[in-house]
Parts: sequence; C-alpha cells; structure tokens
Amino acid sequence: MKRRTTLKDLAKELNLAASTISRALDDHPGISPETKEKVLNKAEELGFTRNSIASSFRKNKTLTIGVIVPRIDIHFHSLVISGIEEFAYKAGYNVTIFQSRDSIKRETKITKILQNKMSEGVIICLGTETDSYEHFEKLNRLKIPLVFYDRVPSDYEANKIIINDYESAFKATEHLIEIGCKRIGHIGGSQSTGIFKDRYEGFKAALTKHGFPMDKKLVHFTRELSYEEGALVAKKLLNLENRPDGIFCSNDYTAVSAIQVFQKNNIKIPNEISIVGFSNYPISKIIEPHLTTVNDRAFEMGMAAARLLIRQIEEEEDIIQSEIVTIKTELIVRESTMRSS
Amino acid sequence: MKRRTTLKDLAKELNLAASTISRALDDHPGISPETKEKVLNKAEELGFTRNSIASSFRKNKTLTIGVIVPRIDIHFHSLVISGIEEFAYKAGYNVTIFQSRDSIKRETKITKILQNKMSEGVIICLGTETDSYEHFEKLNRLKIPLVFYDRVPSDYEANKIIINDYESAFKATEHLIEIGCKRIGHIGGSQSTGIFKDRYEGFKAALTKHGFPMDKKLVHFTRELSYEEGALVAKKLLNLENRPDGIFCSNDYTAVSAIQVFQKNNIKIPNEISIVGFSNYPISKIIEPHLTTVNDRAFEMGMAAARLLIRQIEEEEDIIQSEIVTIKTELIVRESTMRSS
DNA sequence: CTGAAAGCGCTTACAG
DNA sequence: CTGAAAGCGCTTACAG
Repeated sequence: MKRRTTLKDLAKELNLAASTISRALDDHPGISPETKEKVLNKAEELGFTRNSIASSFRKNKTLTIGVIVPRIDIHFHSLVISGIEEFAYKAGYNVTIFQSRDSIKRETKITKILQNKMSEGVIICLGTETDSYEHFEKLNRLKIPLVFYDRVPSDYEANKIIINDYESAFKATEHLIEIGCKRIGHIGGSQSTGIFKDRYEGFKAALTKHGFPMDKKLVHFTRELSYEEGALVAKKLLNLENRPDGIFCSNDYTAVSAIQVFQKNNIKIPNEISIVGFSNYPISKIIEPHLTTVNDRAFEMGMAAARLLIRQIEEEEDIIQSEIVTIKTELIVRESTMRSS
Repeated sequence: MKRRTTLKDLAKELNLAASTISRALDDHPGISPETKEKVLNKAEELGFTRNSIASSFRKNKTLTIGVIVPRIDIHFHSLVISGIEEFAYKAGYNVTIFQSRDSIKRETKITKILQNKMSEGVIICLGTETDSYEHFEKLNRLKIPLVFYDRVPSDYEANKIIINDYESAFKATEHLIEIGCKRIGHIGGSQSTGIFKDRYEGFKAALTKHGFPMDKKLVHFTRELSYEEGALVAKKLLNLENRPDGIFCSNDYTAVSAIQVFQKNNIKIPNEISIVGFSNYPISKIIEPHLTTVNDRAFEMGMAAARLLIRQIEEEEDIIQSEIVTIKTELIVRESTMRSS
C-alpha cells in the first residue's frame, strides 16, 4: 500500500523546508509568489492533500461541531439541522450528528463521545426522557460550549435558542377571536414539557384578555400530539352539547386530524369550526382546507444555534456564556380560518 | 487557561509509564487488574478523557464517515441519514453531514473537504446538476471508499444502494390491473433521471404483459414531481374524453394532489379512479382516502449504505470494490385502491 | 523570504 | 505485567 504523500515528501522534491511548504499552502504573506506557485504545482502533481487530522491535532482545533437530536427524520429537526449545516458550512465547520432516540442512556453515551475534543461545541435538543443535566455539566467543565434548542433545560443556565411559545399561542388564539369565534378549544401537548405548557398559557391569556370564559370541556391534553390522539380528541369535542367554533392546536398533526374528523361529520371548516395549528409542517399546505398555523422557523433556529455556538467557540473568553435567543414566529393565515362572512 | 489533563499527567501522578496508562484505558489484557483500577480511578478523579484527535492521528483512523445529500430536510434523505447514523453509531463511527443543495460546485467543494483523511469513507446521493464524476475519482484515487444511493451514477462502476424501481413500478401497475382498472395512466418524473425512467419502463412493461394498449394521452412527465405539477397533470387527465380509471404516480406528492383534484370534481376514489403513489411519505397515511404506495424503505437504504461502506473501510484489501445492493420494496395497499365491488 | 527544531498527545513494536 | 523510545504529519516561535 502506497503511503499518502506528506508535506515532507513535497519538501524533499522541491528542496525546501517543510515549514516553507506549509506556509506556501496557507498562502502566508511571507512566502514569495514563485515559491507558492512551485509548491502548488507540485502538490497538484503528486496529488497531495494536507492531512487534516495532523493539522487539527497540532492546532488543537477540529472545526467540527456536534449535534444531538432525538431523531433526524422528524421534519422539524431535519430543518434545524439544515440550518445548522448551512451556517457551519459557510463558517468552515463540519457538522457531526447523533440521534438520542429519546433515550437518556444513549444521550449520555453521546456526550461521552463528544467529550474528547472531537467537537469544539455541541448543539442539543433534549430527549423526552431527559430530566437531569449532569452529562452536560461534564462538557461545560471541559469548556466545550453548548447550545440547546427547542426542548431546552428549564432552571438550568445555558445557551438556548427558543421561540416565544406563549406569545405565538396568544396570537394564534387572538386570531380565532378576531375572526369571530366565540367558543374556542385547545388540543395541547404534555404539560410537563415547557413548550406545550407555554402554548396552553398563551391560549388562556388570550381568552382572558378578551373576556372569554375558560371552558375546561374544550381543552384536552394529549400525550404526544399524535395524529391519532388528535382524532380522538376531535371526536370528543364533536360530541359536546355545546361544540367549539374554533380550536387552537399545539401542532399540525392534531390540527389535521381534527379537520378530517369534523369534515367526515359534515362540519364546515372554517365556517362552523375554524382551526389553527402549530409548526407549519408541509402537510399544512396540502390538507384541504389549507391550515392556518404558526411558522416556527426551524431553519432559522438552526442558523441561530450555529451562529451562537461558533461565536462562543471562537471567543477568547474562558468563561462559558449563557445566552438566550428568541426566534420570531409568524402566524400564516390560510383557509382553515378564512371565514366567508 | 488550564491545560486539559493528558496521559502524561496521569502517568506522573501514578508513577507509571504513559504506555501503561494507555493500555489500561484500553482494557488491554497484559495489564494487571489492580493497575487498571488505579488508572480508571485517577482518570475519573482528574476528569481525564483521552484526546481523540491525537489518537486518531496516531492510529491513522478517524472512525468518521461523510455523507453528502442534496438536502437534509427532504424526508427521504432524513430517513436515509437516520439509517446511516443508526448503523454507524453501533459500529462506533461518527457521521458528518453535508448538503450539496443540488449544486455541482458545492458538491465538488465538499469532496475536497473530504479528501484530507477526515472521513474514512463517503456516502453520497448525487445532486440533480451532477453529470460528471471527476470529483469522486479523486476520492477513489486516495482509496477512500464511496457508496452512492438513490441517485447513483449510471455508466460508472461504483458501490450503489438502490431499489428496483422497474420492478416496483411493475408491481404497482399490476396491482391496478388486478383490482380491475382498464385505462391506466402515469404521472412520471424527469426521464433523464434513471430512477424515474425505470419507473416508467416498469409501468409500460406491466401494461404490455397484460395486453393493455399504451395510450400516450394517459402519460405525463413532470419536471420535479411537485405537488403543483401533480395538480396540473390531474386536471389534464380529468378533461380527457376518455378518462383513466387508475393512475400510477412516481411519487406521493403528485398522487396526493391528483386525489385532491379528482375529489374536488366529484370523482370517487378509488371506485372511479384508483391511485398508487411511490415512497410511502407520512402524507400517504393522512390523505383521505389513505394512499396505496410503494414503501422505498429509506431507513434500510441508509443502514445498507453504512454497512457496505464500513465493511470496505475495514477490509484489508487495497482495491476498491464495486458492489450493488438492491433493497426490496413493498407495495402498501391502502384505501386509494380498495374498491368496493 | 526561508529554515531548523521542537513538540502537539497519543500508540505500539520492542525489550525485559 | 510494565517501561523507554520512536514517531505519526503537521505548525509555529525563533533565528537569520
């Protein structure tokens, strides 16, 4: 097996020092243009590419960031990763991805893998099982910057990229009020998860502001906001004596299944019941009527996470900073709330 | 700034040689259990983790594979990446991802990044612009194993993970024939892309086998199989004097929009027109009626790609092998082809 | 503008 | 079972 060409090989060929070759390849100002050209040509000729591992080792920089997501194939996360990759690529960083699959055991093991200087920083969305943060403490102690997004640790100081769930839910609910809904229901997620609790709180606050009473019968929490759970809740709402005429759902899957359940029961959407979802999933533009929903701007979250992380990696400071970035959401109004009056 | 603890620090603390520490941490058989325990305890105490860059550099192994996809946020690719990550994780490899965004320029630049030994192997799905493979030749010359999936180079010997598009389309079409369709149409993708051409060929072959004439009016090719293009084609099919009673679509987006267009025109699905899609996207289980489609088993493609790549990385052979792995698809029959007769 | 030398933190073949 | 030594391929501070 032929050995890969090294700097030294180039140096010998050209009767130059390895240090000169290294500088020439870096386009260092203190190297003559002629030498640079000779080196570049020879490198091309011998098919030389610098061994980046040796370089990383020597410079103590890997230009790599690690990303831990529960699952890559969840659209939200794939969008965030896309944003991370986009920003990182332009900044010259590589992105290494890991799936925790919502297992705290696997999440912990991944943090161990990331401890050994392979990644200069880590971006994480916590798994559902995760309720302690010791495994991240270790990274902190090693001065590896961390940025959390979406499912972030509560009562734990850290860099966080979030959206304003409370405010987004407030606006979504207010939108239903503005189009004339009088009895507004909510299909929510697990209240032990911060973001879903915030969405519920925002919903309640909008009702209160406009002097609407809270009818507990119109509020249902699901375990994981699944399509199937959405249908179950929708059926319950349908069978109420006093049905809702508007529903704010904490995600798009439940909103879509609610639409389908209502339609099957000959209820007109949006005129009899108007629906708002959350997340702006591709399905929201396909379901008929198209779904009004909150765009959570996942790609921008990813960009922001990478931007913050890389800034902290490159900062000279020795102290790990804690910063919270809130990404602005927008309500996308579509047919599911466009009443013909 | 405090220096990270190194092997040498541990060695000094314990009055042992660095080599002994290294072996103890590796659970090397030739080290006494007592020494191992001492080393492990001290490592824990000093918060020592091995510098994996130094280790990679020394061993000339990074245990990292690179993945180039057009876009991460396309569901198919996120599923493939999930499969790659799953297999790689279990095999002790890390996965670094890059998006070519269908730009050959960016794809080429990424292959340059991957040339410098950072990745021991590369998995790629070609971008739509890519029609030459020089940039991959370079990786070949450096003996970095390559595995292509989905959009693979034609007339270029390489490792490829594919599905049998021809056969899958054949079976999907035959299914339409079996349920009683007499005039079967096709919404296809660009015929300059191998997989879409194969699907069309499979469609034709099924018609031929069962003695059905080919009616060119029932076949339409789109540029990128988008939801919007699907609707346009569906409208054309709808306005034909002699409408189809079954349609095989080369993806799920066009199938879904066709369903919606027909429904809006009061055509009953599946009884008047039956529809089959391709890919088993999440939407296929949500659209009503649920869509019959070909499960292309993207996760398994990813697993297979990682398996093949890692095997070639670890093989001693100096020659790069070329292997083609065909992943078995399955037709998932749902309501869009369940006729009540 | 170029070179000689030291050294990054490991691993491993060799020796005992 | 343990150690001493060499060296992986770069980069950089220093010297001239």
